[in-house]
Amino acid sequence: MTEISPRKIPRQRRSAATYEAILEAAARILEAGGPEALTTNHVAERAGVSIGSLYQYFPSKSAIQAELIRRLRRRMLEDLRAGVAASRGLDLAETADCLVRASMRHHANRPELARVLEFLEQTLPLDAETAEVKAQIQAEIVAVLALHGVAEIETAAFDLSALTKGMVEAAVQAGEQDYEALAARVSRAARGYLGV
Amino acid sequence: MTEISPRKIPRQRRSAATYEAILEAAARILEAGGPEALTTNHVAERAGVSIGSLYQYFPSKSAIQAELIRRLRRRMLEDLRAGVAASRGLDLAETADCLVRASMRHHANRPELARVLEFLEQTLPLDAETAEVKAQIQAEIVAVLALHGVAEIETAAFDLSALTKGMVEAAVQAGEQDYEALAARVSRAARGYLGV
DNA sequence: GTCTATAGCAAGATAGAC
DNA sequence: GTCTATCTTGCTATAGAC
Repeated sequence: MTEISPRKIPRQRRSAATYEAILEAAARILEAGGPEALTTNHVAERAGVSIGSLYQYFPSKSAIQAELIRRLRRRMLEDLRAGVAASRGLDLAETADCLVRASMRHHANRPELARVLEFLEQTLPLDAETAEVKAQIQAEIVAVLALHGVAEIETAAFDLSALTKGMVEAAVQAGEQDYEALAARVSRAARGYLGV
Repeated sequence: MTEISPRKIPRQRRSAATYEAILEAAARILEAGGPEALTTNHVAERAGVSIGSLYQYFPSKSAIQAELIRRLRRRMLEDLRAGVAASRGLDLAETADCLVRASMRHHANRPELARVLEFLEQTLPLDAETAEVKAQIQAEIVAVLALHGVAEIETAAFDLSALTKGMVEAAVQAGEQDYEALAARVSRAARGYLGV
């Protein structure tokens, strides 16, 4: 809470392993115990480094959280772009299916981590890069919907994201294993929303 | 983290005001600053009582959170039952609309508080009463869907709750004001899911 | 550049006066 | 039954040896 959230410096590649170890330890702690369990001492211990070393890589606890959020968002944008690419030439119903599956990949991979980070994102003041990536995510969906003449594109893009996130998060958390069936159900809702 | 989560004793009605003041203070702190801002000292101060008094009513910080969650769930069940009652005699499409609107009432009233409490609920070990109320909520939806011959009722009830929660939470948080329009969009997705 | 040791502080919770 | 004062713990972050 004392320092600015962005990470200090990218650092030379030699210590990349330590840097990654810290982030991975933080991720696992968040998954297991939520935000309250995330303490710098605990992270350092799990990462196998001393608390002093941790503070050489990250100026504050928030900086660790911010970097995890940044990576989450970047991955989400990548997944989405892959889905958009796969939808080229398809009709709206099939396109919705592609978008749903792309978004599902994001929420189904480490779902608890995604859930906690998305919650933290609301509390933390999100930095410029994360905001930019989030805007690109929205823009990507808008662009695809525009190709099919969808009305109220901005709202539709927003709603479809929210709908997918809500359903997938809940299902995965409840232990749902059959992603194919889940994707089909989400798509049904999405296509219903779009009226196709 | 030291004591069991359920509240100590209901207490005599004379001190009900203090009891309520503590809960309301905690609710406001959660709304404004999230779980990290919720400290017992802060709650006592905002409630206008001393820290000693607070611990006479609640054995631990978790007990306060647990009581807020219990109330949230009870309210949700009430709202839902009202919606179910309103749907008597209607067809499935109109029934879905009633359910969506009932659920919206829940997520649109103090949305930030609901969001934070639902997040906390996953971390906290939920007590027997809350689990029971959650089961009743699910059962209530299942019963209504059964009347209309919906397939995979359990899954459908679960998905419809998740879909509504996801869309309403996201929209309200983004500043959406027009609840009528929002309800219409959510209903469109819900009816699409149900195939009507 | 990594460590140990610790400063400095705020948290949850309790004791005991009134 | 409510308060003030305080105990204990565990947190973030830094200093300084190696």
